[in-house]
Amino acid sequence: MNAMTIGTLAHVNGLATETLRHYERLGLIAPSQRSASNYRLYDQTAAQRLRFIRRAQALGFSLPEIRELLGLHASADADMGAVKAIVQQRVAQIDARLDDLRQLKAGLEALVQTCPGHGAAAACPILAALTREPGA
Amino acid sequence: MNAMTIGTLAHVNGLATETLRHYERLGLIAPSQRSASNYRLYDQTAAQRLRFIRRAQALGFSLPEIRELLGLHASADADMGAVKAIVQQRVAQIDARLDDLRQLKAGLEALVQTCPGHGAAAACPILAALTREPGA
DNA sequence: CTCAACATTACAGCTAACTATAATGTTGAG
DNA sequence: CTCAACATTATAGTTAGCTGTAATGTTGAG
Repeated sequence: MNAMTIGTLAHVNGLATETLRHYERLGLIAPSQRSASNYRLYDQTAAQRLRFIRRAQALGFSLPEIRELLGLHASADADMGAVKAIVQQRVAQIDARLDDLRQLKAGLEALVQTCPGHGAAAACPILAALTREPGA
Repeated sequence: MNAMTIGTLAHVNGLATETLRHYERLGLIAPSQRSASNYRLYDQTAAQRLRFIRRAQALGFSLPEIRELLGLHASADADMGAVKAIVQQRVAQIDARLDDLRQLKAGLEALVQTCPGHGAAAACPILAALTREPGA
């Protein structure tokens, strides 16, 4: 009954039509049918899918990961364990990245402490630390 | 005395020659002279610069930021304050990113908690949470 | 003097998620 | 029946930091 073209679906969801075609190329969403003139026609489940994609993106999932999640959602013989595993894997990635960033921050803060903040840049201890030879 | 070609400098520093040319295009490093046949010739200060670049990258600076730092290092009338400001700005960016990631992690962990980890994926509370309508 | 290993420039490709463009066809209100 | 606003496909550009390729020139050891 309420089939809409790509422009309508895009506008309603605050997306560009090209973004929807891009999602389709990546296997995230497909029109339920085509018009006689080959226009994409979407039903109301499309908006649900877009909401899913938007939220999963906000949680940091990549589009390929989202495709996987959507696939599990649709598959009759998929197990919840697979879903949970994907999410836990993301948590682990985030933990690793948090550790990275905390180390970077500590390194930078140590540098900042050494710098008086005025005087000739050529004499800056930060730049000196970046230049200094390892063994010396 | 010890001028070396790009291949030698690259090999000694564990880089590809193309990487060095790339750095040159970005204004990070330049050969001190050219041979009669237009080959790039580098002196020993090149290795210092590459060390600077490597360390600054490890601290999360982008190549344009590194170019800026190198410029301050070389400039006679630059002030340490400029250097310190760049580093503090990076710290602020990292803090913002840390906040982002902590929020993402919290969101994901909340989802993980709801999922028993076995049973049909179609019934997974994680997928349901991603699909559910906002107002409902 | 040959020839493999170097060097040169210019330009294309990689990931991620779009964004924009070109060239063309379709729809529907006035 | 016109014409602006839609749609189609295919292709290229954006960011960052390389990496790879092609077509060509140079060097130096045997």
